[in-house]
Amino acid sequence: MKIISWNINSLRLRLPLLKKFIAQANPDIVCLQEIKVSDVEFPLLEVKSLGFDFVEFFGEKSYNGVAIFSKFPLIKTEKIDVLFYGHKRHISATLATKLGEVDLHNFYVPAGGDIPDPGINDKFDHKLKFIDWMSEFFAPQKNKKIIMVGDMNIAPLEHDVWSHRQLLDVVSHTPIEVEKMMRLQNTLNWIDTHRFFVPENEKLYSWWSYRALDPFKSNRGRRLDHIWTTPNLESRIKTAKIYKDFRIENQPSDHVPIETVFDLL
DNA sequence: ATGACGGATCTAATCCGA
Repeated sequence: MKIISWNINSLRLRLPLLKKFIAQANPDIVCLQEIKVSDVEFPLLEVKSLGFDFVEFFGEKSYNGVAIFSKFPLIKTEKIDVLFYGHKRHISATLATKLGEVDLHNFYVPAGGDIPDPGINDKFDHKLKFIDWMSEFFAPQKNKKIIMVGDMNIAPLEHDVWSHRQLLDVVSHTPIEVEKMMRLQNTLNWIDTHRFFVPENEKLYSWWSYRALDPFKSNRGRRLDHIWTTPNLESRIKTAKIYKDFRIENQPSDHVPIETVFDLL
């Protein structure tokens, strides 16, 4: 079962690139963030024509918004307004696999604004509270099989950013965020499926700023997108991949699709 | 050299991203 997570930064604008990606990667499940479209304007027919019979979305106008496209039935769908900010940042579904039920959660964690001080920056405060909420949410779910994907907007490891030293004060890599993300990881002993294959001393990115003229020349990337799984699925993790080339397509998202394949079918 | 960009919106200046 091939699962994709992609912050697509406008689903409607990126439909042609999504189509190209689907043709190349042939995923079973696609989890998107920042679809930036209200539910009434969601391009359902176009998405279904890409081969996904099961489509769930939780959108809003202009900002945020998440979706799950699947070739297999999505049961027990849930959409949570985390901490009641009115933002559409979570959607989940249960999959019926050969190992029984697997819960799939798709998150778009708040970016957090510029100033890494929750006392003066409400967006950073929101981000920290959001990660804490996730820890409280997952901590009681000890015996479940869970896959969690999304744009976490945190690059936790030294080599998840182009310069650990220069980014210590930059939102996405500050110690307080990383500490909260590690606490979340410890709640269920989540496995980071990309670092499962790539050693921690090797650079790994899923996002490059739009501001660089040539993103790969300066290569100031960050690994903000993640696919985690609970340890009871460890033996089912087959491969993990980052579609770096999609950063230099025409009209790219600033994030590229990331993929993990699980032996669940 | 973290902004030199890019997307959405009551089309033009503003909010937002990270």
